[in-house]
Amino acid sequence: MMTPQVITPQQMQQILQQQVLSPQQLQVLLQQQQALMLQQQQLQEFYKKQQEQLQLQLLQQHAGKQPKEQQQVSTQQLAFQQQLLQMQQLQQQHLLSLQRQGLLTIQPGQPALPLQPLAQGMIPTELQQLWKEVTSAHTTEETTGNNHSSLDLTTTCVSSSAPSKTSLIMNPHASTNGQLSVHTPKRESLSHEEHPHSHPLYGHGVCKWPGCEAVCEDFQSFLKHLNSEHALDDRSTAQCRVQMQVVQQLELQLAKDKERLQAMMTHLHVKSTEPKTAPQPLNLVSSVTLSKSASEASPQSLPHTPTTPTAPITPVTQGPSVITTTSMHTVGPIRRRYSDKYNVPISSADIAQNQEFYKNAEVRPPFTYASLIRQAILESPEKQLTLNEIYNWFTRMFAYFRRNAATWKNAVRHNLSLHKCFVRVENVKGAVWTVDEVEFQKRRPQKISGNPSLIKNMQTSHAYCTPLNAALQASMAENSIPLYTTASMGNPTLGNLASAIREELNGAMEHANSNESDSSPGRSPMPAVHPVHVKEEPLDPEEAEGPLSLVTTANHSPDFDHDRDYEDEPVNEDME
DNA sequence: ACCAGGGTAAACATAA
DNA sequence: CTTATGTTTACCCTGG
Repeated sequence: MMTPQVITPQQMQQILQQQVLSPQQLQVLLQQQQALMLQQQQLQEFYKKQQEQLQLQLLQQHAGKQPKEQQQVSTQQLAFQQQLLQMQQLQQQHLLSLQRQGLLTIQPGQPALPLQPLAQGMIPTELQQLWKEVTSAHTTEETTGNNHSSLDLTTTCVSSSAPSKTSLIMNPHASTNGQLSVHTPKRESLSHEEHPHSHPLYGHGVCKWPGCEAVCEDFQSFLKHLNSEHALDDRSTAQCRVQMQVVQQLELQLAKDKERLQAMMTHLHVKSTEPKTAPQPLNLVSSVTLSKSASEASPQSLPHTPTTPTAPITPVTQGPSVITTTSMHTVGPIRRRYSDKYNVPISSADIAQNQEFYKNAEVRPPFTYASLIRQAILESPEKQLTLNEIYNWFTRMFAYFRRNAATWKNAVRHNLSLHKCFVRVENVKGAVWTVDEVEFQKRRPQKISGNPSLIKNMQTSHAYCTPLNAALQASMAENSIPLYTTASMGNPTLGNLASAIREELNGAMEHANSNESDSSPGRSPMPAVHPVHVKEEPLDPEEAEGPLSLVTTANHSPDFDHDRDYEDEPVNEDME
């Protein structure tokens, strides 16, 4: 990968000549490079090495040695040069911003030379204060908005709500234009020098001045060293500025990561967090995606919940890239199987939370349409719903179903028609759908039957549910046993929870040892109406009592009783 | 490889 | 005619 080739001193000089730098400044520049390199991911090992060698050569040059390397300019070298220039630009940018803030005065005619002006423009006291501020500036956390000069002291002082370790150094009046005002020594006394033990430039017996690392026995010697080696001079001030840039970079990075986190949380937890900054599309490198569900989920423009402006706007149809997080594996395509390997302990506390979760987060509920439809119907007072009411229930209970109406509604209808367990009943007011519980239990007997251990396993592991993977769960305090059903129950105990789960899992029980079948408290057999279409195989009298317990009550949370209609059609709230 | 269950899409019918 | 509601078929995917 890396070639031993290096930039020859001449080349180096070439590069740097643009800036007419003194060797001293050169050194500083190199340090700047170093600092910035740490920030920028693109600059990795390769550049580092290059830089080291550069430095070496530089030293050699100063020592009067003649370079022996050939003068070949490799592509890498070019790249490096570019990088160098880039960094210089960066630096100048920052200087400009500083200048704008009045922190620096740079003479107009003078090319924005990074090094000299600072000393010229600032008086020593200011510099020291500046330095102190910079070195303790890590407390400035809220630097989101502006990319540039997020570090400038003015903003720091004025806008930062975060308590700064050092008191404000600049007085408010001195901020926007003009020079820093000189402050009283008193203020200064608040600085770290008064607290030797916490001096940020001293630690582990070493001077932590950037690029120094001189060993100092004790604090006294450190102070001495500090005063002698890092006195106020061009070099120090330049280094100071480098450090400022470092901090700035870090803050930028922090801001970005914060943004990312915000977007993630917003995406996953719609309402709990506030999407303040309008983020760029997350670019989480991810392995898996919501793929199918995601892509199909948003056909044209992207109907995200209004509350989630953060969501990536890119046409989801394109692809996976965006909505993904590394942790979303288990959410997976909609067609996933639920019988997976989740292993979540059941906690009744989860349930309500889960309901809330699905109400607010656009996470696909890990249930089949059939289960959901049934649930909707059973939750209703009459155990019957019109198609539209079913729709409403879906949108009410699951944020996920507030978009792509065409798709999932079709699926609902499809399921209603397809499954024998759903019975259409002609009512006075039209048709309603009911659930033939027996039929429902009959389906998906699969192979669980006869294997109690398996059943039990499912009970506990409750594979069926958890849509979020462990990581996600960990990160958000919601463990999910999405038993939204229980929310409607008066008092979800683990007992009936288990039965609920069992049922949700599938009615396999009946085939196995149906002894478990919990008596359903109050499920009325069937509305006193006659089914119109009985999809062959009407009732199986054999077992009229299944584990039907789940839904006992009719009314869910009061706040939802009104049939709120979520407009299904994607309102282009966010499009690009 | 096969099969079953589930999701999605779409064609079609019918009633409002 | 349009829309909502149903029905049906086809295809795909996943997991057993």
